[in-house]
Amino acid sequence: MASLGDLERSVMEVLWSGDAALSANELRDALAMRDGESGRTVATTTVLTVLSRLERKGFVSRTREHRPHRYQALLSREEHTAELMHEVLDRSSDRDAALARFVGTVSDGEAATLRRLLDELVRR
Amino acid sequence: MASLGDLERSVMEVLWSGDAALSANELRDALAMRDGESGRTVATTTVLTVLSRLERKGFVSRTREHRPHRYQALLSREEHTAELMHEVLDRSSDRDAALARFVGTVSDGEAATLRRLLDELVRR
DNA sequence: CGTTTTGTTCTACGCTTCGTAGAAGAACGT
DNA sequence: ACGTTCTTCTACGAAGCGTAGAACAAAACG
Repeated sequence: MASLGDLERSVMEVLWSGDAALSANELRDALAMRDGESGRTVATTTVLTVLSRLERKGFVSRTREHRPHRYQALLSREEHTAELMHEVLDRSSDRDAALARFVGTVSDGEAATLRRLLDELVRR
Repeated sequence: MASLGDLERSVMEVLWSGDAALSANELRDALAMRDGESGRTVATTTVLTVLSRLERKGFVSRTREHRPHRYQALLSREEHTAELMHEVLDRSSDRDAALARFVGTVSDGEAATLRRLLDELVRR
């Protein structure tokens, strides 16, 4: 999976944070909102450019039916994260060893979460 | 953590695949060996350049004591992988949901490995 | 319909990263 | 001191990304 630049990531964050498909202008506004005072507002064309790139990279899809095209994330944020974790793991030559390291460094709470998730897996 | 380019990654692979610290020339030879017929041999200075960059990025350290400086990975490959997995997870807003997705998509064998690892965690 | 407004694509530029390696400099053996 | 070996400095071209104007298309409106 290709990686994301800063603005690309911000756009994905916005798309991920609500399930509805958004237009370029809505995205621009959401970005401006999100960054509050701190960040400048970015031009709509800029948003459109990154949306095209995100589409080319397979991160978003768009509906061309009505005129303000509407854009939405192809994967949910969690799916995306899980995918990335697999990708990282796939690059390792010894997956089990890497998993061991990973498990060895999660917090207690997360270890418990993992246990619970694995139990649920078995149960169905 | 910064990301790695193709050659940078190859260099790290070599460093990870043996625990000894290597000189630039040994690395160049190992790379040439590894890529066999397929790939051209890269110049020693090229290796040195990427080693400097890897050092700046915190991936390798070098001993300057003796003349062919010797380079070694700062993290083991597994530590690196685990670190990346945490990094990916940290970018998610809902870690538990992301973990759930991840666990839901691992193979049966890996689920078993995870269970075993978590059991070992508890036991000590 | 022609015009104004709104939305999209095309093109482009500057910055940064990375592969690539020569030129120049430093250190070491003899 | 001299050549050899190693490292650093400098540089360049390609690609990725933030950035956005210019040009083009479509819709709204009078």
